[in-house]
This record gives sequence, structure tokens and C-alpha cells, in this order.
Amino acid sequence: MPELPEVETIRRHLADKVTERVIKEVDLLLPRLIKWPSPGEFQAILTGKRIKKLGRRGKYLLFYLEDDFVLVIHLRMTGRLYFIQAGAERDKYTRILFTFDNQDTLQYADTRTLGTLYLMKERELWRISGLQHMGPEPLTAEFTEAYFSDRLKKRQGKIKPLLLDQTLVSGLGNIYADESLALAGIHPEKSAAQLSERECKVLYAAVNQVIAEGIADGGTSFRDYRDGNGQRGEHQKHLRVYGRHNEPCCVCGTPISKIVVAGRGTHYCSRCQIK
DNA sequence: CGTGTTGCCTGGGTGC
DNA sequence: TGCACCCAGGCAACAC
Repeated sequence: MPELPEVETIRRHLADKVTERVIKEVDLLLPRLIKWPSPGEFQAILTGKRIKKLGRRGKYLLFYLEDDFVLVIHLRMTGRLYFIQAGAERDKYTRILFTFDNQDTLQYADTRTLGTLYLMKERELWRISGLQHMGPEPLTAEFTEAYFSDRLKKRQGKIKPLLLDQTLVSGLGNIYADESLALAGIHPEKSAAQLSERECKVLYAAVNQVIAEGIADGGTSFRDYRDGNGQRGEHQKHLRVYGRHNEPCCVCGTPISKIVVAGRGTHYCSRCQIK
């Protein structure tokens, strides 16, 4: 599941390869992934456009193009982006294919086809509601401890689903939400409104830390991803609880529990993380 | 408006 | 071996 650290890693790996390249051809092997505008317009507008810059907001990847256009890609669950040099083999699940002027390609592959692509003028980005309502990014000046504590206090319900709410803080998915709570020593089902000031503070720091660690490790979950240098994520070696059901907690040795919270598989240590 | 639930989508795993 | 079923989870759409 590509979350903020994975999308940021992909952005960094692709930036050098696609910046200043001209998109010569666009193949829509699965046109329904194009959410805006129509697939035909998407193809027509993109063809011949030069990529100027790569950006990211939350889990959205933003390709800034000539003429103020932006190509927006959300990988959702199984989306992958590969830069493939001319002649190299393509992914079995390639859905959208961008070909550059010397036959190098950028391939959007997606097993479960839940990903979404958009193309619009920069000033029209508000049309994407996920972008419009997105909360502040971890590790930025906008994401302050005061803001985080204040928002948590005003919310009903369990803390875990709130960490997944992109309007509260952007970029966390199931992995980094579980990891944040583990680092903070907070039970995923603890009521957000009942978090103490100190717990809010510790959780705030934990969110920033796990995101920073994820980025530093080049991400976790895009196991199939390779950039031109063959680099891949390392963070799965450092996960505290996610995917470690029944394995010992790295702090106290208690087997990691797995439960369902708000419909999501949730991993935690029943000894270190208390309600 | 906040909160909870459902559907989208496919490969891989499980139990019979 | 085949088959039905379930799970993975980000987000939009929907119900209340």
C-alpha cells in the first residue's frame, strides 16, 4: 500500500528520469482509470507535453507539465509506477503507458485497478475532493502539535481511524497508522477525546518519526517497485507491529495482537499499548 | 456536519 | 483438483 513515504520515494526516484522529457504517446490499456477529463481528452492533451517538475501532496503524485497542466496519479492499493528504458519488458499489469521521445516509457501498473489518474490545469486541482480537503503533511510547519491535539480532542471515536482520516493529517495509511500508535504506546481503540495532553504530544511526535523513518528507508510496501538503479524500500525490516502478528514485540516480547478496528486489520502490542 | 457502512477491484490463500 | 469464500485497504458514495 503506497503511503506518504512510498509515494515520496517514487517521486524522488522518478524526478530525474522524467523531468524535461516530452510525452510522445499515451496508451490507455484501461481507460476507466482516467477520472478526469474524458479518456480521449486526457490522451489528446497529454500528447506532446513536457514534464517540468514532480510534486506530491499526501499520497497524490503530481506531474507538473507545460501550459500549467498537472497530471495527478493516486496509486491507491496496488498502483506502481515504473520508468522502463526502451526495449525492456513491461509489467504484466500495465494499465497506462506513457512513451517518451526515445521510446523510454513510464508505466502505470495496477493489479487491482483501483488507482486513479486525472489531468487538469493547476488552478482546477480543487476538483479532486481528496486534494481539496487534505489536511497538513507530517514534518511540515503546518502540522503543529497544537493543531493535532486540538483536532483530536474535538473528535469522537477511536484514535486509529482518525489517523487514517486524510483531512486530519495527510499521508498515513494502515501501516504507518499502526506504527505511529505502537511507537506512542497508545491502544488503537482508545477514544481520541480521552487522550491526555501528554499522549497527544507523544503521538504527534510518533507520527512525524515513523513517516521520517519510512522516507529514510525508501518506503515499505511497494515490494515490486524498482527504479532505474534497482533501489527498493527497506522499511519493512524496521516495522514494530505491522505484519508481525504473533511475533514478539521488539520492546517487551509479548506476541503482537491483530484485531479489526473500523474494518481495518490492526496490529498492536497488548502490553505496551494500553487504553 | 460528524460518524459508520458499503462497494470498488483481483490475486492469493484457505477449507472442504 | 476444483470450488466457494474471504482477505488485503484507500477512498468515494451513501445512510443516518
